[in-house]
Amino acid sequence: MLARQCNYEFESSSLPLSKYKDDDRGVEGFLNGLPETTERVVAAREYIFCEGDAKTHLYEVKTGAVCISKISIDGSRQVIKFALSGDVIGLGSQENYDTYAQATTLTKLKALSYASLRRIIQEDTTFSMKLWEMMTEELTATRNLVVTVGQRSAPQRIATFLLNMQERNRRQNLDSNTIVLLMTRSDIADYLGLTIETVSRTLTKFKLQKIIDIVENRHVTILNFDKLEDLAEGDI
Amino acid sequence: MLARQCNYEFESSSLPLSKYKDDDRGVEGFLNGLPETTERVVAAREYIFCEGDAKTHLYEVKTGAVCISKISIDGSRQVIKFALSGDVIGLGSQENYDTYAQATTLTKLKALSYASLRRIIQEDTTFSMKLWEMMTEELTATRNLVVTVGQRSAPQRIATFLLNMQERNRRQNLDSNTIVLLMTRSDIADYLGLTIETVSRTLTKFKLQKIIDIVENRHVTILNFDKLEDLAEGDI
DNA sequence: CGGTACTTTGATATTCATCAACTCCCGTGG
DNA sequence: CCACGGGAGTTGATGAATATCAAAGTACCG
Repeated sequence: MLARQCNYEFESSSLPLSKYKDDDRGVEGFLNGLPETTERVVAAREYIFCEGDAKTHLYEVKTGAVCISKISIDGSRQVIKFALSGDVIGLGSQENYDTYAQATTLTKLKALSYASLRRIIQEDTTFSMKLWEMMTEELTATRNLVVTVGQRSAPQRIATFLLNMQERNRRQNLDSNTIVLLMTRSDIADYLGLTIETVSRTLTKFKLQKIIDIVENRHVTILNFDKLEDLAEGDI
Repeated sequence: MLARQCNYEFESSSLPLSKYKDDDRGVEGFLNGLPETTERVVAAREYIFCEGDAKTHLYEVKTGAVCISKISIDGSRQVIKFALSGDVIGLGSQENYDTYAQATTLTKLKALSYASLRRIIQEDTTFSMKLWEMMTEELTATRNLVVTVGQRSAPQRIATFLLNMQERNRRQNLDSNTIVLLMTRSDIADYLGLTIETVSRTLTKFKLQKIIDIVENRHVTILNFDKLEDLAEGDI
């Protein structure tokens, strides 16, 4: 595993670096190749859009993290998704946004106006197929969240969450065992249908069991991957 | 309210009945107007497809009910959706079904082959826009389920479920206050992330409070709509 | 009728939320 | 430079909600 990473590094270093800095992770970008996109930078905690707002843009996250959530009448919040680099937010055909989107940290976005989107769909079949695929991924992820929240215990949920974050890292950075949590405990709690106390307790329990290590609250290292998988699957 | 229902009945009785029997609810059908559809009838408990199966068809439910679910490694099941008359199942662009679809009662479906679907998308922009809208609705419904399961107490979940079922009835039959539950307590429990005992207890509690009436286990009448809404919103 | 699946009801156990106190970190301003 | 304050996170004690276990009741279908 480590040898493999070294190989990649070696190969890429023999090529112009600039070609791989941004492009490499941008190749898969949904909005790549579209000339009519703009850039938007939002500060930590700033809202990109709110539920009910007229839909103006579709966004692709370039750097940072965005918390997609819904808020009930009683004030309780459910986080639906953490949108990280490469993720697209604001899909869906409605006239208004049906969720909140809040940056959890300094975040850069690529934006495509909704008018452009509708036009492109009409013109470009390949793009609309891609849109269909994106919607499908979104739906699959949301369904998996339902399973996690509906059927699993607190430790199972946390373990599942950490493995998901690791999997995302793995697809993007290659450095998989260290997870940087770009969101607060409160965000995680609202995502998993738990309280911050339960999230905190469960994480420290994992730490005491040497399954993970936590430094500076936000940096998690997976020490025992197999155990974490067992936990996620409820084999314990 | 009751007078209004009588009015409707009166009006429709002065018109040829056949025109309103099946057509009326079929007008909005996603697959209407497509010549290449076939019909499929499945018995109660029969699976229409399983997770992992190669995707062959897209289905629209004509009569009956279909339980869409995912099953975890440990055997626990999460119901994602109850597909009733007018609902489309098997959306999504993947090569294989990612859920189970099981008829909870005798069910009739209209089927469109996946090959046809892909071809139609390429040809017909209107259709692919409609597909996008269907996916959006599906995503919205799933997100709402996450909120219900992640943030709400057992009574809130049951109340929300009953109101949703009523809302669906209202859109289709006009007879809104009586809900026929086409699924078992077990299906409801797996949908709401509860146990069958909790579902049963909560329903009988509502019955004792005169909020609903239950006859023959499957027929629920809403007696106090406002109270039920309050319960769903957690105002109690 | 008889058996099976479904449902209800009761007693108990467990998990997780709640309430409360405390620590840590960081930035601000005296 | 230090005191102050606030947000984030941790830890502990307690209680409530819901799962679990168990048993009886009911509807359904051959």
